[in-house]
Amino acid sequence: MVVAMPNVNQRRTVITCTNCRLNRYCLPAALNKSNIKQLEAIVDHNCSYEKGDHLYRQKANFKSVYVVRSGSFKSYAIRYNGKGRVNGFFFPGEIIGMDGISDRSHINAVQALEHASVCEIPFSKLENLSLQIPDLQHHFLALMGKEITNGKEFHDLLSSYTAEERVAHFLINLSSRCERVSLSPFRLLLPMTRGDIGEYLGLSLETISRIFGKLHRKGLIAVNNREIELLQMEPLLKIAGCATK
Amino acid sequence: MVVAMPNVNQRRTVITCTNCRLNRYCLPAALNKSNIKQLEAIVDHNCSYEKGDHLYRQKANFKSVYVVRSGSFKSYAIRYNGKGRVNGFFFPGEIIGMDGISDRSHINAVQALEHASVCEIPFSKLENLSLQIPDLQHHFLALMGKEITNGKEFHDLLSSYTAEERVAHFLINLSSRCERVSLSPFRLLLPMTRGDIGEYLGLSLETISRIFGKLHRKGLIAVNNREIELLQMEPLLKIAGCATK
DNA sequence: GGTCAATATTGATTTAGATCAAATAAGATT
DNA sequence: AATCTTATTTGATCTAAATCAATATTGACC
Repeated sequence: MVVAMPNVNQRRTVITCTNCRLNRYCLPAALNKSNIKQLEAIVDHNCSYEKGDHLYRQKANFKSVYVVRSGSFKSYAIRYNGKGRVNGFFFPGEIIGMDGISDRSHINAVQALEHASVCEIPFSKLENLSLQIPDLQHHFLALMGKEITNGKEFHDLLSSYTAEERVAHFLINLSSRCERVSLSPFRLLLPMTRGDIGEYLGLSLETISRIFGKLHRKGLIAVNNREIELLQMEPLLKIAGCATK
Repeated sequence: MVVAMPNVNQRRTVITCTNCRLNRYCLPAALNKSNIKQLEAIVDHNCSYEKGDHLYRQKANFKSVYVVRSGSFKSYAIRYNGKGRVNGFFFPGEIIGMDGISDRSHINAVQALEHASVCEIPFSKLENLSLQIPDLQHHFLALMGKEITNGKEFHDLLSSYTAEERVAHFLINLSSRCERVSLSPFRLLLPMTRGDIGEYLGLSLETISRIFGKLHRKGLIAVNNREIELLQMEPLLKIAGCATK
């Protein structure tokens, strides 16, 4: 029975904001070293989930926000009338839980799409720290603002884009989120089902499948089950309604 | 030429947060009297607009958020590909401008739908004051959080509700916003066109008109051009997908 | 009050995408 | 490896809402 090795491993896997590979995209991005230490002190860096596990359920009390460290999640809600399903996907470096800030209760449930881990940030502690660190307050307001503008842009997508435009936009969006965390922006490994994508984009799962086929036939993407390769970005960006510059 | 009267009028019309009829719904809601004085000091209480005037244009620099004092506004954006139109309506007590917080540039334009007035709150001053008044920080975060959850709920609406459900939801939503500011929740005076509503709900203006007709024929509403009377709330709430309790 | 432009209604037709229905294919479980 | 379940693709049909088209109404402006 060897004792030394596990200890060494354990020491190696102590993740803090200071040494986290995502710290450039996360809350520490706006902070100096001493402030990051203060932030580290309130963060729980060690929560992991298996596929299908819930980070929280609908109507759960709001206590914390979470930053995805690895893996991915989907958020969904079942409304009073049974309507409404998947309404968000979350990848490394992204913040989960803002759906609970206003009412102190989560309007969505959030579920892991694969093995995943998060950092948990108790919200009241984050608020207190934000009073002391202006940069932190400023940055968190900006992150919430981004969530609001994303919502507005999604409003446009759902109210005026065709199925093909929505799917192209979805792929382009995923691509840029991959790039942000140093993954290939051209080879996407979708952690979600066609059904999830359909609910998210307001389309049926059959339509998602058909549009993938259509984009494939046009030579813009290669589809191999959950692996999607983006072959021609320019036309994709154009369909997605993104400026190509 | 009488000098006294205008002076008296002017004195009478000096509006501050302390005496504003909307202060229970606005930022002061969370503050004690001394804090409200501090807030007053950074707010410009005197901006008014005529129908069609822009509060700000798309891509304008972000400097302030605004609270509607009277009248109403719509927000809209024209995307790169010409898609996307009206994506929000704003009524008294509601905050405009959060679409500019993250990028320091407004993604939407905002236009008055009728004679309207707002209070302007310079955002950097609001941030500074939030550092000194924890209740203000907390409340503003809650307001931004509400904007986020509204966006998520709208995502569901656009991705899974039928035309009739969307229109019913729109009317119910408007009704509760009227009630909040002590207006009749049963008699709505729409400041926007059928076209605006259609863009907002992802439907054609003809469909809005037809659904109004359909709800009228069902006896749930009375329609007289821009004046809509809600006659039977229970069935409307049911169609809108709201819990009737 | 009359003219013009903007807004709203209503009807006829079209269509994008949903739904229904199999048939495969991929993963999980034993 | 065989079985079962879940996910995906593909085809046929249907339908909700868009689009096209024509009035009708309202409001703005001279």
